[in-house]
Amino acid sequence: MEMSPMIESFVFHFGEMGSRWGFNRTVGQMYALMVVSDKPLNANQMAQALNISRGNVSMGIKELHSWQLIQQHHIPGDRKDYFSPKGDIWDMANTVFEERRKREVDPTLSLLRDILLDAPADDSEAYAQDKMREIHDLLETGTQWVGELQRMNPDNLSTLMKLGAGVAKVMDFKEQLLSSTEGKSDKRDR
Amino acid sequence: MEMSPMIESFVFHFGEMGSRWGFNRTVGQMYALMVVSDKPLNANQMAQALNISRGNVSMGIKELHSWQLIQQHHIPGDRKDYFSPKGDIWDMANTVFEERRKREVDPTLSLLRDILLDAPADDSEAYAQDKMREIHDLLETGTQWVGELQRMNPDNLSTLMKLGAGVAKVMDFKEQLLSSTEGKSDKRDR
DNA sequence: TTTAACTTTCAGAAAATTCTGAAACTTCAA
DNA sequence: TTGAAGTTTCAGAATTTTCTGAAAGTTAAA
Repeated sequence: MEMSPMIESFVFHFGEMGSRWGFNRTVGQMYALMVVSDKPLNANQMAQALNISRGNVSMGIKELHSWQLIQQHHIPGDRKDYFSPKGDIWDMANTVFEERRKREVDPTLSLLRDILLDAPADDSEAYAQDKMREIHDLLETGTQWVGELQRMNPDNLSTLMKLGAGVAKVMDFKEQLLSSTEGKSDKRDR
Repeated sequence: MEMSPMIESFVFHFGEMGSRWGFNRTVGQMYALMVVSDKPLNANQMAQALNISRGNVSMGIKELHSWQLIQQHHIPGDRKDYFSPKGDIWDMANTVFEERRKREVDPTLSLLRDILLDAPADDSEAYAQDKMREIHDLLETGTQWVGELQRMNPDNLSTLMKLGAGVAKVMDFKEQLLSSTEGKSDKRDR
């Protein structure tokens, strides 16, 4: 099994980029290859196409499994395991965000929360805590928001995306109708 | 200049996480240190606090400059350069997103666009192109949207965030009032 | 059971990244 | 100009990450 130049350029590029997204080059290549393959692939095919060792492929599969990005198939009469991406591209994006949040943001939030429980020993610690609180609040608001977007049904999300900055207009609109039921707008302090 | 345990744990953690955000451990530590310092720091102070070489600090400063994350100060009567984070935490988040987009998403979009110009040679290339088109469209919509959010004024953005999933309700609300002026909703195909 | 087909593991090799520190460079006050 | 105070550069050392391939492990048909 060998890749056409078109597929090759995609796979290699994805390998480089993939490393930025939390997995290494070969794992990125493996995933890219599965995405553009119209049928599930077995480990040997991947090793051959990407010119990497069989052992490396095995590690990569394990990693992609832990990211919940792939799916295993059993083809009757064939003892090899076949793999394909799980879900569609949208699901992939969701999964990657989700996993990254678990690995990167959650531990940071937890550390910040712990630190913020301690009373500051002096002015410089008080200053530091203020900054940490800002970061904490930003991360918390951000993750909550992303979580809500992810839980939103795809239709509404799509509308929202297409709406883009127009969302501001809708909100103004709402505010006009419902104005003066709430306190004055709370500005972000800068 | 030495760090209190509180600041140290923040700085070290940020160093580990920072490496996920596109810069290496020491660069992350340097930035974290500047964020929690109530006054600008010079290169020697950073080298001492973080216990790294002076040369390494110089590289780090260069890197943070290229990310537009820091600001240089000249203190009269002192020939050293002093550094502090540029803007507030919110600006930092914006800058990091922006820079990452430039470095990661833009090149991918450009590659995908190029590939999609070529006619597929066979069925399997046609399948691959379909998938690439999906990825292309997702990235494009996503970046456009993020761009618009970034261009939105902070007040509205804050309202939008606080609104969270409630945004769906506002949209429904709008739709009820303005319904039947546009075509039927376009679902995401899955 | 046996055994052939296949998968996983992991120690060490290879590669990539990061870091150090000495030397080169820059700047400015005297 | 000179030289002291500072900064940057970069070759090679140190460290970290990734990859290989042989050996151990698993599975299922016969």
